[in-house]
Amino acid sequence: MSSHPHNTPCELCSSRKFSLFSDLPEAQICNISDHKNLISHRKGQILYYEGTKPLGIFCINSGVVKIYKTASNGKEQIIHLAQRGDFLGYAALLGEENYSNSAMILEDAKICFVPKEVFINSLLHNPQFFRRVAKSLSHEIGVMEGKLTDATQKSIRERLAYVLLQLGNSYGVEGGGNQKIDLILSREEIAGIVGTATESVIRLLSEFKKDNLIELEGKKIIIKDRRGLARLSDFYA
Amino acid sequence: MSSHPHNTPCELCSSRKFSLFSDLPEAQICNISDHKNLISHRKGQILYYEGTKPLGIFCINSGVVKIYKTASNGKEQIIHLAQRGDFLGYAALLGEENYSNSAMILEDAKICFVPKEVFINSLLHNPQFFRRVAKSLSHEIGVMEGKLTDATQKSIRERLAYVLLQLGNSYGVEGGGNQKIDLILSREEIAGIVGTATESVIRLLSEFKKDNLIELEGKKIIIKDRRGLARLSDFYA
DNA sequence: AAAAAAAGGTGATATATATCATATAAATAA
DNA sequence: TTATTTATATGATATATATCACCTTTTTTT
Repeated sequence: MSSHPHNTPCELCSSRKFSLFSDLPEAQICNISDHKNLISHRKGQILYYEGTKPLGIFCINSGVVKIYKTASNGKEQIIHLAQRGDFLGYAALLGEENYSNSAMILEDAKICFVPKEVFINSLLHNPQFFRRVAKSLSHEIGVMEGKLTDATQKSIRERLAYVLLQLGNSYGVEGGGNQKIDLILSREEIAGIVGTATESVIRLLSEFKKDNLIELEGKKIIIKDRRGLARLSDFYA
Repeated sequence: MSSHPHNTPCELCSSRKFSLFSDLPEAQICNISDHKNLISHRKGQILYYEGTKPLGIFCINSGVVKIYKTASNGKEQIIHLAQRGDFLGYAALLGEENYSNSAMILEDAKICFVPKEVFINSLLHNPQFFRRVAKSLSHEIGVMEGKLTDATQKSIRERLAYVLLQLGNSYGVEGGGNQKIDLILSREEIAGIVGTATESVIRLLSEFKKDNLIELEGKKIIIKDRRGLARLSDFYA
């Protein structure tokens, strides 16, 4: 019987079913569990910086992490928001490159760290797992292609509307026929997701509010008219 | 001894050393060679369309292929230009998704097709090869993150200057202290790479020419001042 | 609680670039 | 060759959005 010095063992981890570890055989889960390290992080903390060398992967147990790049003008482009079950840093690890982005905690998080060798060994000893990871990498490429195309071909208004819909999908809480985005983001961060200036986000949000598409409740945004936003976003699905 | 019905066997393929197949063991190379299919393609032909199902991977022996997405406004966003040694379609295959982009021949090409099962089997039977492929996928993600950040944070002028430098790196032929981009691209295609309107590319190229950064020789662009373009592109390296 | 800092908000303004129109040049077809 | 289509070029114009300035509100620090 293996010992599990670092809090909850992976075998019992509630976020595992959302992760790439979900259908790993028991033996390998235990092995990873033995070598992992669970750390609590507070909002604002940096998990890793762009340009530094990855020493393992992170697996999010709870909380939200923003993955971003700092452009030459100093602004942040947020690549995506990661949450429960998401892996971080495995692309850099597998790419044998330094981190291509930085990661900062957006909502207090518990995150496991799995050292490089342990992770790589699981891949090499379990082709099905490796394939699952490759599938995830591949999927990510398609997502990025879409983001690039949107960035060059859509207006800021369209992109903001679309970002709100996505945030609703990921962090939405239904209530009163509306959907509240249950995640605190500054206007600057929303601008970083959309890829625009903070003032533009503020102005457009006011406009959306005036047009009864959204409502502002403190820092949180409530989506009142999903179809309206979808129409605005030029996203028909 | 295995038979090689489809032209040059991979063992003797001159473009292999540039590809992910470069350090595959002899036995596996031969196996792939037995199942591959070499096809010649003319400029303008479509290799595959976005949204269709991948049945294998393509390996470019010669020629140039543009990989692009068609935006909702009908414009093409060119994701990248692929050339000798590049693999196409393996992300969709590994992602178990339909193609996220389309591929069109830009310069007459010879391209091998390797059926899905043959490719997947080589991966599963050779973890080192799998790792190499995963490395390539991972690298691609980092590249896309950079492109996204550039698209949202840099001006068209900066991006065009940078694209010209890149085209020079990939397709440049030195001569008379200058560098000729030896690839025929329409202004519309350059616009598709940069992510802008055709007229903007035409105007900016005229400007660059006036500023003695480039020269136009028929359809081809000659780079006269790399440092000048680098300065303009906000890319210091 | 007071002070300081950070975030949110709004107006004024500048400007890069998209769009539309039209002309010329080049490539392709008849 | 001539005709037709396509690509390149340039001007005029509109406009979305970045930038700057300033104010208010909220949050954090002391």
